[in-house]
Amino acid sequence: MIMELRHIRYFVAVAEEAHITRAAEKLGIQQPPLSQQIRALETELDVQLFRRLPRGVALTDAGETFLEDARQILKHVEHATAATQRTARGEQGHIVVGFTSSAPFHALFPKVFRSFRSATPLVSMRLEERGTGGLVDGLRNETIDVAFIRSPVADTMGLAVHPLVEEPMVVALPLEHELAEGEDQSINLAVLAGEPFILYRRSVGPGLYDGIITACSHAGFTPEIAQEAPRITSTLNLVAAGLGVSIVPASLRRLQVEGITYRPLSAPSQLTAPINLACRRVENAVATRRFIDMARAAAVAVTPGAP
Amino acid sequence: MIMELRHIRYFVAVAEEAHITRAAEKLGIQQPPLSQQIRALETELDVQLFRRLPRGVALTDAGETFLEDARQILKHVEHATAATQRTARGEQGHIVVGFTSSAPFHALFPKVFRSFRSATPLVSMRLEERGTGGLVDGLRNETIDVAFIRSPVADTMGLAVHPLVEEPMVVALPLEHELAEGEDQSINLAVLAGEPFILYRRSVGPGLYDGIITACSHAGFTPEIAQEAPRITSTLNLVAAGLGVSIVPASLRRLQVEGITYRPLSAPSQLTAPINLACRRVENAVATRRFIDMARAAAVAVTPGAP
DNA sequence: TAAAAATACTCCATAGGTATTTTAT
DNA sequence: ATAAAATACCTATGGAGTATTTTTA
Repeated sequence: MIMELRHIRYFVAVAEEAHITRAAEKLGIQQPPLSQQIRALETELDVQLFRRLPRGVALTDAGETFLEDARQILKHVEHATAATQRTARGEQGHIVVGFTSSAPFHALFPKVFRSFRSATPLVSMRLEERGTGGLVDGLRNETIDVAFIRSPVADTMGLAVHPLVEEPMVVALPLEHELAEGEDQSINLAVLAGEPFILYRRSVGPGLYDGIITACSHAGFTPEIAQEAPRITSTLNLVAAGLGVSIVPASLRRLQVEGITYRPLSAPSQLTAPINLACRRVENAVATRRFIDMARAAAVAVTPGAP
Repeated sequence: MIMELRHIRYFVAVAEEAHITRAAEKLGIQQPPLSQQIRALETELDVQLFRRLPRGVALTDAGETFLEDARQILKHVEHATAATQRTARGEQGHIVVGFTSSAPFHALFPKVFRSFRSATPLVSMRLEERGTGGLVDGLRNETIDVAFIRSPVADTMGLAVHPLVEEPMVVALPLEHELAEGEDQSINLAVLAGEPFILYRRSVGPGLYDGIITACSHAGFTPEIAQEAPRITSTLNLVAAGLGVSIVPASLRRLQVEGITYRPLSAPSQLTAPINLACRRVENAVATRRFIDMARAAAVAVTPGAP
């Protein structure tokens, strides 16, 4: 014979009743088969678990030992069942969220995390900041589950990209710059021709970079790149230091860098920056799929003029 | 269906092979029944555990969760089996050893514990010092498993008493006592007639007490009890203080109390004190039975002139 | 398309039921 | 003497085997 959970369940019932007939009743079977199963268990273990008394049975010392473990095993089986079902429903698990350094300034970002955390408190999250290339690699080799990126499309095979929000880009100027006067009044991109540009390094954020270059060329000039900053925040610091101007997503204004003024771009050169959510095209983890759904829902909620 | 260990064992095998056919081979069954059991488990849990691929199967996220628990459950079953068998063999468990305050001075005492500890390191022991009445009660209500006592027989129903060793009793005299001269030379009990006696209180040690009274009456006198001490050690302290003489088991000399001299008793009044091991007549715990056996063996080994 | 899983069906081992005997105090 | 467990025997559920079809990327 080989031990089954049935033996353990039956054993616990008999131990609790100290009476095979009563235990059988409780289990919804007859006394003889229960006696047999208990005996089979004793034979399998090669241990006497009960002493047979004229009015029932009593656990032996070894039976007492087995009872402790038996109860735990049944509890463990229940736990395993519940945990597995929670995981299947996406209520439990772990999710690694990647993002480019410019993403977390957007109001969408905390919104998504807050709603996901409160909806699925048993899913632990890890945040990982990387360049676009690193994020794509992470998604591919399963070290990252979803990534907030600014590249318009992740052309890369096997990955899917969901557009979340689109925000205007604004010109960032040092306070002492001649264009700094008239804050918040829109200016035409063309007036920046000849200005030294500070840009977020292309290798870590090709989406933003290429968008700016393209828009400039549409406006009739090729920007003079004075400096490439390794992180979006350094870009603003360099602008504040007076080393040049930059064009950044409007949400970066949250950073509140001293010595900077922002001006929107006027109509003809409506430069915008997207925030997209990249993930694997085939995603098995329900928790991850739920995260994506909730991020898209939050994006709709955050978009002005959506139904 | 109801979950059985079979499902868990099969599941782990399939998860490890990532291949139902190979897992079936490893389990010594055919592929179709294994497929069926896995499907039955998935139905029971209402969770898909594997994704079916053209070359085998792959765990889903939920399957991954279940695998962790499944392995632990199987480990737990193995552990329960082993622990139960160890308990049945008396290799594991707990034992409460009671003793009267005069017992632990005998060489037998540490000998028993040392040999039992090294023979059954997984059996934990607790020592409990009580008076004879407390020990008997403890044995009865199962708070004590075995007890070293000095009463010759535990007449009490349901208990068994195994004689272990018998040791001579010696007269304890204050150094300034007139009989203190001639240490280690035997004296006749009769010479103590009229001396004030310090005795270990009868209620906590009736065996010793009654033995002394009886011996004195055989020697032709009734001892004058100057004081009853609550513990055997206090008896010696009172003797050292010069409040009287006493008769104690020879092993008490180990105590090395200042200001006391001991003299053996001469032949006609060979007063001895036993150390017995009391236990329940029906003892189910194998560990306890083993303790008793080892104590008896140690007693034989410690008895001079045994084969 | 090719390997592997799922289905359809059969068989038999054994869990469980019924009737009776044995055991333990 | 009596309640309860064990034994004997029967039934039938369902686990496992064989042959075949369906699924998946």
